[in-house]
Amino acid sequence: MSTRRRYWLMKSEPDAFSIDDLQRVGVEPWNGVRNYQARNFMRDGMRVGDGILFYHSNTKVPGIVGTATVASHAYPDDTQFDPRSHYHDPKATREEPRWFLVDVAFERKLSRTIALDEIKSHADSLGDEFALIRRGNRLSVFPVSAAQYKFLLSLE
DNA sequence: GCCAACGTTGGC
DNA sequence: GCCAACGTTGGC
Repeated sequence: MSTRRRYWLMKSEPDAFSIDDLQRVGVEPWNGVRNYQARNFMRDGMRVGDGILFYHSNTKVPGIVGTATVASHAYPDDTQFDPRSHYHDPKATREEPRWFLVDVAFERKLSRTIALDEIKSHADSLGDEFALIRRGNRLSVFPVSAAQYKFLLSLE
């Protein structure tokens, strides 16, 4: 098995959970993902120590604001079992959980936001297939190549 | 707040 | 298995 570190981008709405929130708590279970593709990336692709670009979405200046690391293997997202949770899924059971998450650990805040606008202006370096700048970009968790990771942070 | 894009649901 | 209706995401 390859031990090479993988890289990911994870979106969060700062009103709900920001990079400052992550800095404060240190480690956070990434609950509430209810998209199968995003779940699969967390459940099947992520390994402890992988690098994460932390992205603020649905905000005035969307963009990459920090880095984090994958801090656990995937395990069931508890909020799916909780009828009072906004993320409750009546079709999920403890025997057959539907939604998984990983713990995410704060690494650092960037000295400035690498804005989506700016990222778009580097489409030639990142490739048209880069999920952030592809049309109808809605996935909240997706893989980033080592080269893309390095390039994006070099913009800081 | 608008709305395009797109995933999910459920009737048939 | 099709597809219309509906809900959500997220940039603007």
